[in-house]
Amino acid sequence: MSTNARPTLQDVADLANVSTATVSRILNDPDKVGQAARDRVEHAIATLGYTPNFGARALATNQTNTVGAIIPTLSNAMFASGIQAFQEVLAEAGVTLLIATTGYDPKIELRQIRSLVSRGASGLLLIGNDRLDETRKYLATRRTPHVISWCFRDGADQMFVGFDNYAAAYDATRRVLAKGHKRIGIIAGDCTSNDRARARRDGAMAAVAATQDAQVVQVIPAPYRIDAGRQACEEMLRLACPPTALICGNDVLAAGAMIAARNHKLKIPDDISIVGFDDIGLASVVTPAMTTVRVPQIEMGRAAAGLLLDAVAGKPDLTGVRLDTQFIERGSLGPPPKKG
Amino acid sequence: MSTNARPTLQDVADLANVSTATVSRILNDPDKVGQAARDRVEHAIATLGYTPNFGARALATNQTNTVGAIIPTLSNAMFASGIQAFQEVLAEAGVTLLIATTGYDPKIELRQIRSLVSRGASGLLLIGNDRLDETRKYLATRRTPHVISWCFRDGADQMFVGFDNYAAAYDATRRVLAKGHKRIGIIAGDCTSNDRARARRDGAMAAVAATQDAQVVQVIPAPYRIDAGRQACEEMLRLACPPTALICGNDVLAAGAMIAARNHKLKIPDDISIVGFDDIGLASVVTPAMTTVRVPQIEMGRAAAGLLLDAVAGKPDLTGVRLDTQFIERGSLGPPPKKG
DNA sequence: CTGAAAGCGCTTACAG
DNA sequence: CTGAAAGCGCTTACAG
Repeated sequence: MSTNARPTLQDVADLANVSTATVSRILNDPDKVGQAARDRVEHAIATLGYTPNFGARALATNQTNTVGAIIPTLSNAMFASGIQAFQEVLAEAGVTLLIATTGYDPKIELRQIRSLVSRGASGLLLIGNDRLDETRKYLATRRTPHVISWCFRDGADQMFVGFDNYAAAYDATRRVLAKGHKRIGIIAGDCTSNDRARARRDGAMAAVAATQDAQVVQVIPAPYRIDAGRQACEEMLRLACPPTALICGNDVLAAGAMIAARNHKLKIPDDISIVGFDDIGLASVVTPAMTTVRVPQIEMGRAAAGLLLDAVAGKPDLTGVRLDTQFIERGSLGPPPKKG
Repeated sequence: MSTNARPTLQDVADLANVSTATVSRILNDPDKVGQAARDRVEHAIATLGYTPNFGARALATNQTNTVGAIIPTLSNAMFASGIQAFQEVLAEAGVTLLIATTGYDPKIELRQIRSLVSRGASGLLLIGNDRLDETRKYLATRRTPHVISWCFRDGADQMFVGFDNYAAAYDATRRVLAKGHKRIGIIAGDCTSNDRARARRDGAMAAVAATQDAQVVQVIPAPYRIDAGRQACEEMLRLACPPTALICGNDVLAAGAMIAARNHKLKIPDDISIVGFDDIGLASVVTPAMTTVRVPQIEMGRAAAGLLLDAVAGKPDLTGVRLDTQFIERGSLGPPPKKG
């Protein structure tokens, strides 16, 4: 009769007829122990299906070798490859990654931060710079090393590894304007608690405002879902004088817009141009392929991991890393239709 | 000068001039404590940025309230909404979800299982039924409750919450054949350590084999990446007598195939039909929209969570849950071209 | 090479 | 309502 409780070091020690100290040594530094004992212990471990209790070990050693990443969502590929790269660098350093999501809710972000810290995260990857004051205070008083990614700010007392959403959107919009578009529609992301979405929207608006003759016909905020993009586009198309180009907060929104345009028998880009942001896999699969802004996800993930590892090791680098985005022109962008 | 170490219960107690027992009570059952002490303690917690040590608490209470999910990848939306639903049900029950990925590698799966168990997971969600004997043995000897999802098997001594990949692929292929296709190409997923991919491939092959006159022109395995799908399709199109319909292991592969077909100036579905599997967001965004098999991700996630929670609570339900898939016919499927 | 024992941060009967 | 103390599963000087 075996009990239902998880086997402990003590169980292993009993079965192998050694002390817990010996079992522990075998787990952590096998060479310190004689061959005979080692064999018995390894056998005992296998027959019991023993796995060390991480919490107990962390308690005894005062080290966890884990960091956390807290991201808005797993639902689109917006963060997947960045997190993947982040994780790979950590793994090389023997550090485990814990992932949690917020659903873009700052309150949940704080809860998740607490949860990961409580589980031993000695450093955190956070997305964007919009968060509760309470969260900032918490991070500050605990001095929890954290790097903020997917955005960038200069000279702050924070570590940023990201890119300039505003500048990227500004640049993309200028290129759209350079094609001759005069009436621009903006399908922004949901800007509540989302500085990246806001910066993209504002960058696009500023680029239009900087021209003599072009104008923003309408700005519609929409959550990052295909269907929301489709609806927003339909709303645009109902206007008496609809835009000839749509700047979208991300590729998912742009993909939705493309569906709506197609439903309205509009040819892309002959009748309407559509531009996304992120360059996730979807962007090159749609027809025509989507013009978008490539976000340096992998470089961000790698750089963030490096910085965070340093910070956890006590050598914080407050300079941060600013990466470049790249405008990717594909078939969904063209000049405006001749007869406006 | 504050130390760099994390604040502990003791620190809070000292600052508030109470015992650790009182602080602990305030954390877990505030009503048991007087108002005055409570105020002081809450203030101390805030000024120290105290967060309980999960491991220490788990050690003392012998309960973790956490389960783990170990999935192949976060990189496409294949699992995202299922896991999301899974998490939501857990959250309602006050249970935390830990997520880890395997990259489709059974060795990594075992490592991740160990890692999550060591971190307190008292139950696990696993994907598919292909795993190391060592993993099965480990799970069995520890009696770790686990539900296996994204596939289904009857009458096993395991808990399955999933669907029949073979039957779904068989059915989808029959519908393709019913359009009159005689030459079928199969772009399968990578079947190494992937029973779902294998079942889908085999189901498709069996459906063709059950006919008098249709045949499988070629079967090409490819990892679940757009580019791999594109390449596989190109290989198909180089055949002297290429298939008129492509059955793909998932939507990502099918999306890649659509790109290749388009590059070859083939009209979909007039020149070639393409069918995917999963019905992720991508499927309805491509042009033409993709015919595919809808996987009941959300129901799976919810049902799996329910079963797992029961099992962890000591009432395992070995009957399992078999869910239905749904064939979604969209524009990418049509009859074969007249002149074969 | 091996073991006895203290201590990591928490919770919880047990007293008062 | 509150505290002293034992104990959860580990690791690691310290002895031998």
